[in-house]
Amino acid sequence: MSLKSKYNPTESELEILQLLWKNGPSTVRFINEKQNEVKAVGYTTTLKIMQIMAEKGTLDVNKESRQHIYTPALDEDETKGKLLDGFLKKTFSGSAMKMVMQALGNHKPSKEELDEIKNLIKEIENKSKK
Amino acid sequence: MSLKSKYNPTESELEILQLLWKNGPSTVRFINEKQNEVKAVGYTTTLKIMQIMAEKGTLDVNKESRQHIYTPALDEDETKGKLLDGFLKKTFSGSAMKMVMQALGNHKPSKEELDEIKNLIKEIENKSKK
DNA sequence: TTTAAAATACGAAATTAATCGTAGAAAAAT
DNA sequence: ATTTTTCTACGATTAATTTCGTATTTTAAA
Repeated sequence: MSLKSKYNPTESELEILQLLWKNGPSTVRFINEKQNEVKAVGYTTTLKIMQIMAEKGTLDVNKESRQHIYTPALDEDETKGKLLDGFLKKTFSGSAMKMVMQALGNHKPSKEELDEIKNLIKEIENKSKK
Repeated sequence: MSLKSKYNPTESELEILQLLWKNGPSTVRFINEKQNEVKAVGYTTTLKIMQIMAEKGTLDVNKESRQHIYTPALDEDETKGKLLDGFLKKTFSGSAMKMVMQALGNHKPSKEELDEIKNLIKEIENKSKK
């Protein structure tokens, strides 16, 4: 695992990645329609960005049929992890704890969510204890 | 508290805000020197950005003396909270839980940090129970 | 077969952010 | 008093991203 891997999906690249992770390999048309459920985005805009992402290697393209099918080339969890790290550095001086605090403080988690966290904590504790 | 307040400090604006929150009201010179402990940034670059921030209302300026003194106009916790929300939406579909999971999973918190979280959880539980 | 619809390719304009150079004013040093 | 240093003001440039128009190709419909 490289120490210096630079993932910088831009804002709209991330938007597209999210849709692909959620819906699986898709055409430009499909992604563009999804985007337009939220806000107006021209078809060629979506196309262009997806092409750029393919150039960068962020997406894989299958060009067998005319409607090219795009697949995210990046692992979802790994990518989100790196984005989180970056955000953490910029905003919380790298302290995950500070951020978790802020998140929990802000967000008033439900009982179920709290339980979920507690379970996770137990898991982590057990793992390190073993 | 408005529902639609738009905070978008850019990358370098956030960098400056962080320094101001940490060090208190400061001159451009001071902030620029702090930045240069980490990377080369021209003085006028820092100046320009801080002036823009002042225009936007992100910073307050005291111009009484020649060396203007800049103060963050935004509350640190509130701003970080909003940034977190934005990041959450973009990256974790708004789910604080997913993100906390990712953070805890990634980051392997120390025993002390875990305790800290557990305390916070207790606090939250008590608060909502009463 | 001709026309219409739906794709991609490509380039260029529009936006936004970041960087810096230069000028001029004010203060400090000599 | 003169020079040098230290500021701010301001504009211009660069760079990255986003957006979209137009041309061309391919497929589908009439």
